Formats: sequence, C-alpha cells, structure tokens
Amino acid sequence: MRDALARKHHRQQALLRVVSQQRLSTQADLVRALRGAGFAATQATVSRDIVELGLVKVSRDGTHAYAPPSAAAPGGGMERLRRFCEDYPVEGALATNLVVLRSLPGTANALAAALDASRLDEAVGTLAGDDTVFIAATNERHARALLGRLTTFGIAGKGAR
Amino acid sequence: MRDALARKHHRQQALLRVVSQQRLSTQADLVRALRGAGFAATQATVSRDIVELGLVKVSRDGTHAYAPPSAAAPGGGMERLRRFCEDYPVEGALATNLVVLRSLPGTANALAAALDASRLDEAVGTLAGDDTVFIAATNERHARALLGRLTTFGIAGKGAR
DNA sequence: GTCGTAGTTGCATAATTATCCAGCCAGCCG
DNA sequence: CGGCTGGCTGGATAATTATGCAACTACGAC
Repeated sequence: MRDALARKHHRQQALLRVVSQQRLSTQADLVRALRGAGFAATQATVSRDIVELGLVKVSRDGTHAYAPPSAAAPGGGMERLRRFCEDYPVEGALATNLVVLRSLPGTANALAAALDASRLDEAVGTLAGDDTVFIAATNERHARALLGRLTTFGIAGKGAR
Repeated sequence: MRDALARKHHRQQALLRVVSQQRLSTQADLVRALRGAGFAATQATVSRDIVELGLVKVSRDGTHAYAPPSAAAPGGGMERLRRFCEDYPVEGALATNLVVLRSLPGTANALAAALDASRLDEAVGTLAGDDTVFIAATNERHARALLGRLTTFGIAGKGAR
C-alpha cells in the first residue's frame, strides 16, 4: 500500500465525477465506471465511499440513479469550502466545544479562509496553524452539529460518532 | 377495495409527511410509520411509492435515511406547478408514453409553462392547446412515473371523482 | 528493531430493496 | 350480465446494498 489515503481520496473524486456525468443505477455500475477510470475497487468499498461522500440514490422516473449530494448548495462562500474539501483530504475531530480540522501542510490558512467565508453560524472563531485549524463553537452541542455539517462536505469524521 | 386510487394518494401523502418529520432508515421503518399513521402497506408497496414520489435515500454521517425529493431536487419552478394544480382542477391520463393533462379552458398554456419551468426530466417536450397539454415522455415507464409524480401535486388521475 | 494502534480494503454474508407474478377490484363494452 | 382491461396490491424472490471480520499497511512509541 503506497498511500492508501491519497488513493482513497482520488477514488472518491473520481466517484463524484462519474455519478454527476453518467446515469448509474447500481453500485456494480459504479465499480465498472471506476474501473474504466483506472480505479480498482469492490462494491463494498464503493458502498463505504458513498456514505462518506453523502451520495444519494434517487428513485425517479421509474429508474434509479446515484447522484452527488444535494446538487443545490445554498451558501455562496460555502461552495469554496466544499471544493476545498474535495481537493484536499481534510479530517475533522471533536474536542468538547472545539472542532479540530487537519489538512495537508501549508493549506490550513486557505481552509480557515474558506470556513470564514462560509459564515458558519455555530463558529465563534477560527485559528489556523500550518496544517491544522481550530474552530471554536459556543458549546459542545454546537461543535458536534458543526462537525456533522462539515462531514457532508466530504470531511472524514475522526473519533467523533 | 373501495377506492384504491384515493387510498394510494393518501398513503403517499402520509409517506411524504413521515419521511420529512422522522429519520427513518429502512423501508421496514416506513411501513411501521405508515401503520402508525393508519395506513396498511407492505414493503413492496412502499418501494413503489418511493419511486413514484421521487424520494431519496441519503447516506451520510454513518447512517441512512429517506428524505423528500426537495432535499435533492432544487424545486425551483416546481412550486409554481404545485400552486397551479391547487388552484385549478387538473386531470391527468396516460396514453402509452404520453401524459395528457386537461384543465379549464384557456389555462393550458399557463399549465405548460409551469411544467416547463419545473424541468421535469422525464418530459421530452410539452404541447399546449386550449384546455389540454400533452407531455411526451421518453417511454411508457417514464410517462407512468411522471403522472405518478404529478398526482402528488393534486392532479386527479384519470376520470372525474 | 518490535510492538501496538489506526486506517483501508476485500470477501463473504446479512440486511435491505426492487421486481415478477398472481389475485383482486372497478370500470367499460358488447 | 359476462368477459375484458387496466390499475393496485401482497407474497415470494431476485437483485442490490451494508457490514462483520480478517488481512494488510503505514506510522509512531517504546
């Protein structure tokens, strides 16, 4: 295993791409599509990716198809945050009323900027180091909710469940 | 069976209600919830209702849950169509891959406009006369699903009540 | 170095969902 | 009326999806 995390991330990127481009109705189809894109994975792995990416299986017009998470992104600056999370492997953890995010070295400031632009209302303030961002929430409840929301952007939840 | 269609419609309405209120993760849960609301139905029927209503099963933060279509489809002009159906007595019928809608004289164009704005993806095209609108679907299956969806807007399915 | 821990993956399989088929009912036509 | 047709439904089952488990790798502590 050369770098499992990077590979996983690339595979999930490809997965997002294929589901938004093609109409694939089963996970077996997804496996085939991924294989065509150069990623080897089994149905089991795809099933787990789907959960992590928050993909949905829509049942419309008599057929079924997988689709990216709520195609409608309401928040303006939110889009930037989403793209960031898609481009970098961000991990999130919970520490009481603090949400701790880790990304690649040197990217923390960009991440914090995206977070600020998103105007997450549970966040009291953010503090960026080199590869880590602290988000202070008003209390533990809000922190948990915030992490949950971030998870839908593709942030891998770590330790909190 | 006193009035299967009306019962179906009521059940689907109840289904929409329960999925938007509770977090139900399997169709067995939906069956139980419906039973609690006074509707008897089996998993098979629920599965079909889900297709007709366009419900989605979202997989995020480790759990799964059914949700109304609005969560994944950006409604948009759909609201206008819904209001139209509430304001006018629209009737729908199926003709192979054609959905035929009939409303009050002179309102067909407004109805067709609302349909177009709704971006129903099963609809290939619409044609409005004076009191009638034809919606061409790609095939019979899609036409059926489309009519089912329209039924949830209050369109009476085939024949006066 | 060895060990322990955390994370990812595939296999096999349990759990869940979609569909085939038959039965039933209502409406319609002759 | 009697037969036919179309639509709804449930039972049974095929198809699909989720998950327990074990193997493996990378990483850090000791």
